[in-house]
Amino acid sequence: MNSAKTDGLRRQVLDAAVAIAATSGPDVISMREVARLAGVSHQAPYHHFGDRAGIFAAISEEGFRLLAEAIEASTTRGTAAMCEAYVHFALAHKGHFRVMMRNDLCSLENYPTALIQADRAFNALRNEVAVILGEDSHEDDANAHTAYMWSVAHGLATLLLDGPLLKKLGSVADINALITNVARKASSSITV
Amino acid sequence: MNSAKTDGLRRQVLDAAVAIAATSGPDVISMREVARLAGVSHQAPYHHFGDRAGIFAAISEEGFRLLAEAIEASTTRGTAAMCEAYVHFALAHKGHFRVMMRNDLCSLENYPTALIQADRAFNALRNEVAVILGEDSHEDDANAHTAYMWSVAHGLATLLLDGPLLKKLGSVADINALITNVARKASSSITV
DNA sequence: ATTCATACTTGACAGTGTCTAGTAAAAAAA
DNA sequence: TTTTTTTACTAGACACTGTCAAGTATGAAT
Repeated sequence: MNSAKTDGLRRQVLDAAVAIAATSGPDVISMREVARLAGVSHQAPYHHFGDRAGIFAAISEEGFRLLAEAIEASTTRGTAAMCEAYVHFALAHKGHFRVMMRNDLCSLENYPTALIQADRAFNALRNEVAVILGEDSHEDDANAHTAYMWSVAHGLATLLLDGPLLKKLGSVADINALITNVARKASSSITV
Repeated sequence: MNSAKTDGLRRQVLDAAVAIAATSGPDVISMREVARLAGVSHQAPYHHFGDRAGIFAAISEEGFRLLAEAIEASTTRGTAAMCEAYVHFALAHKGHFRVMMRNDLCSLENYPTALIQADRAFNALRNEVAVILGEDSHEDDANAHTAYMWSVAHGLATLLLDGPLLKKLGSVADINALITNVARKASSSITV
């Protein structure tokens, strides 16, 4: 009847956790609740994830892999497209994004495979900035541009996702237009 | 011996909570722990804050008031200074900032006095952007510029506070220089 | 003098993460 | 083929949490 045994329990628990994170936030994810949703005992998830932080690490790993893929796929279209890709990823994967960016939920340093994906995403972003800047740019300058680009994308993503931006701005007819607009501003400040 | 009775318990609990948020994050703030730190029974804080969300609301109100003051004080020196003020506030008030920006900890809509301070901070930011843009700017354009400015400041603040930015960049000799650099980029992209 | 609000304390309950100790079945080793 | 080990769970317990309910002492208001 229950698919816990045919379809891997690990996947089932992960999906339930991501769904909860997307609707109510990561903090209300409960070991016992995801076990209940999967129709297993309250200790079953421990076999696959070790502890609660293990679930967050698994979500982070998956999220960073998806983010890295999104960024890598965007780089042929320039930094503005990359910035847009970052924000659109956050909106399309609320559950993952909210968990990934919360270092207090699980310290990524303890999860090497997750760290690899996080590095992959970051490197994709930094490389693209470096390519636009050209080879003769100084490291300090490249760092500042990378921090700048990341800040814009990350700031807009978090403000749209959990912040009061839209409520405060009041009249935003088209969110995608706003994202494109902000991304272009960020990009122009680099290419110039 | 204990100062719980001479010095208001409310203030004492608030300070303890902010300190915990600054060192370990808001999620590990516990009603019973702050009561313990203040040397009172586990129910004493409930008298002053109603419930756990009430503590977060009080911290948010205080934090947004401080942020509004910081932004207002910076506006005489332009948008770059405002952006810097935002980031420096976050770094100087880690505990407050982490709580303020977590809408899931307490819905500000339920706490009118906190909402007033949040609006104050936002309006200060938007007004400054509007002043720089001039009176003849369209609302859509002003919205985009406001979102842009806020995104840069907020993104850099959160990445510095809880994100892996510094670790990934590797060699950042002077954080303040990086902040100034990013703020100037953001500002130049508006004034031009 | 009595009422009432303030600022607490004590006790209880359900829910949580997680440690320990099982169990049933499949895979590996002998 | 029998034995051992590993996998994938279940069951029970413990300490801890937020919060409801009920009690108490103290000061102000009537």
